[in-house]
Amino acid sequence: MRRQPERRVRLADVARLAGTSEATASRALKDDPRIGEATRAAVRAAAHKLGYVPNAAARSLRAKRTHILGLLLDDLADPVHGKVAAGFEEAAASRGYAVFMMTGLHDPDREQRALRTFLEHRADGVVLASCLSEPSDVFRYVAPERVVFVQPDYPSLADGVEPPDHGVLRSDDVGGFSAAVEHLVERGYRRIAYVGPGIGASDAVRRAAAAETLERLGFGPIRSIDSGPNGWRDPSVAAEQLASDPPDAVVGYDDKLAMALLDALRATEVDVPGDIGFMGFDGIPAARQSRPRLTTVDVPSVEIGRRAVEMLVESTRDGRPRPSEVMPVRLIIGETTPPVHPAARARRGVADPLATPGEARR
Amino acid sequence: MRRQPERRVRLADVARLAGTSEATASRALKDDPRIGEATRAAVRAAAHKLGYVPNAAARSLRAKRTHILGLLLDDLADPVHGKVAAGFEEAAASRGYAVFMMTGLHDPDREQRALRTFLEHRADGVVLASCLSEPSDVFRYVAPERVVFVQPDYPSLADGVEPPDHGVLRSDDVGGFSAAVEHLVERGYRRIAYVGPGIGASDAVRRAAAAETLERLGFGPIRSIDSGPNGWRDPSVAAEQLASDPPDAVVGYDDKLAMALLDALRATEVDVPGDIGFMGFDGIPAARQSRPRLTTVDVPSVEIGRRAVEMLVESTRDGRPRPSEVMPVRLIIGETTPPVHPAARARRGVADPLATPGEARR
DNA sequence: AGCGTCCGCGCAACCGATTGCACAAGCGAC
DNA sequence: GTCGCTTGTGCAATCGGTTGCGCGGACGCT
Repeated sequence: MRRQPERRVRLADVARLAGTSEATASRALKDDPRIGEATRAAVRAAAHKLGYVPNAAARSLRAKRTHILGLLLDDLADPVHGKVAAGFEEAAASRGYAVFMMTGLHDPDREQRALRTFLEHRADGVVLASCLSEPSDVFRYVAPERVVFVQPDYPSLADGVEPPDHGVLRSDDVGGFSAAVEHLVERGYRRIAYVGPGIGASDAVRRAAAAETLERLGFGPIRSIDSGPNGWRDPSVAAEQLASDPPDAVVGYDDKLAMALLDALRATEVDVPGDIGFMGFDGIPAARQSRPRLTTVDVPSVEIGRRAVEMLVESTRDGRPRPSEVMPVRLIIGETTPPVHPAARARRGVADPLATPGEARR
Repeated sequence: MRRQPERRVRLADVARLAGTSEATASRALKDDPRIGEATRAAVRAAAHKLGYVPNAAARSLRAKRTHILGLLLDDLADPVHGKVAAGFEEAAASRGYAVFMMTGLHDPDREQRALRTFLEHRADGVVLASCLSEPSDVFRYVAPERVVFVQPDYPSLADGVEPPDHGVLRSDDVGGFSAAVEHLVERGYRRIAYVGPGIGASDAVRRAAAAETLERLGFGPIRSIDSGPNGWRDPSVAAEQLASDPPDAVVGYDDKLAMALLDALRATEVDVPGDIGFMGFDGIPAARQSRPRLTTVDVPSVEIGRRAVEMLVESTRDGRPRPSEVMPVRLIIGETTPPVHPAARARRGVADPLATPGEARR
């Protein structure tokens, strides 16, 4: 077998062996129709024989296109982000794009560095998932049609500033939390608590959606509990609040937090779902595998990753950003939200203002 | 705020604004000591004012170093791979490397394409995780010091061909499965079954390690059950075998398979851990969160990802591949392997050839 | 035979940064 | 005033492909 060549094979080497000019060799390898069949074959043979591998840096230097996409996300070890990454990579690879993946870990500095790396490598497009960077800052360095924000979480969102109507891709959190609360109410839960980190735009949106829905159904106001920014690692404070004064049901910011809370509650007297109904959000595998199976709202993360690539590729093609999109979510009924028996409801001493069955489930 | 420039800012633009030559500007930006303080400041100011972002392609074309690493793994959505990826990215980023991540999905063609992509972009180093590609094939295109194999799974491994003694990084599967079987025996389990996909080098290694250990402890031969190549998705066949003729305990190929089996067994009469003890391998979060908590062997996946970067960076520095390494694993005792009461053991009608307490646990 | 076409191919400029080498200016020593 | 040295800069080649433009020859038509 051929040995590792001492010096990288260049196009010039291929051309020499094939007996053509570099220009012709270059065209032959990319199936330019102007090149004759015989020549093309000769070049191909030479390239194969020499083990020629074109140099992407040289190519893109001239071509002004790199076929590189950048994906910035929080944490590759997180199941949700992992699914986004998987869908993204899959879609990108099938279109011939290579993907730089970098993690931001909720650190603005790291995000900046990652963005900088993408820019230095002249990525054709960049996806910012769960990022803290404001669009206005990002657009200072990158053309709008080259960016897609996935599940953006930058501060001004929480202040109610509308996200740009182009280049944003997110899940239907409002619809999802609405459906979650509707589901709980429909199943007979009344006093509902929302538990979230108490920080970040996503939390604000989800909390508001849950609150408004409960309000609309006539059982507001919602009880709102902060687990703190690292409630995922240490949910004990929130769990204690739940244990000392249990609501009928809890809807958690996401599955990870819900699972952590469930875990913490196991050390208490409180039984799930006996005493409290429980819901999460995201549809991570662990939610399906835990006992009891967590009722949750499935977010099509893989699909989101895929779609992000499509939006990016399309918008860089015609230089015009794609309209923002909202991905539909889906209620997944597990074992943590069984219907509450009327007797139990009565025992909890809550009057039921719903004369007729509640809103239709989505 | 400055608008997106129509035309990318080049070094020449910076030089012009700073009133120097490109050469001086280039050196000023990289803190070449030969450049005077005043000049350096002027260049810096100009670069900042213009929003200059150096072009990595141009740089690496000349410098013959890209500061890019390639990571090929099976599936980003898989928790184990996700952790490897996270550790890898983290370590790479902290050393100033950008990372191309591509998934192979157990498809040799995709692996080839990914490798090709890395080569075209002239990645400084490449990590192949769980790859099917034979080292001999890979070395045909890449210098050995630029490759690290992580948890290799290529076919010839299963045939007993020794992996190269350089550039391989893997977990101590032999030690891990040994420890697993020792743990089971120590806890009183005797008739032990190994369930694995029945395909792939890793499976062969793990199966053999479990079998040999049980043999050594005097309770062989091990019962070996194939769940098939897609036993993860459909573990029903293997689960039926377990249900119809339950062993004392099962040690699974990995946590994912063990969890799937547990799930399938819930539909049967068999109770875990009442009737069967159960072990997995990997230490994925879901194993910790499931009820009962799965006893498993923790593999330091994040650390493996990190270490892979270190090996790569070191070996590309001096051009000599690093010796292979084996990462230690750690037994994590959950709730699926409670000590078996002597009476129960007797009921199962198995004589205990162990006069004295078993081997020391690792 | 003369002329116009079309096909296949090569010349050379170019993409943007790095770097070996040379050169200019400043300054003290003789 | 010239030599020698240090310090700070610039010239131009280079990395490896891509591509606009032009040229030569084969072929068909009159």
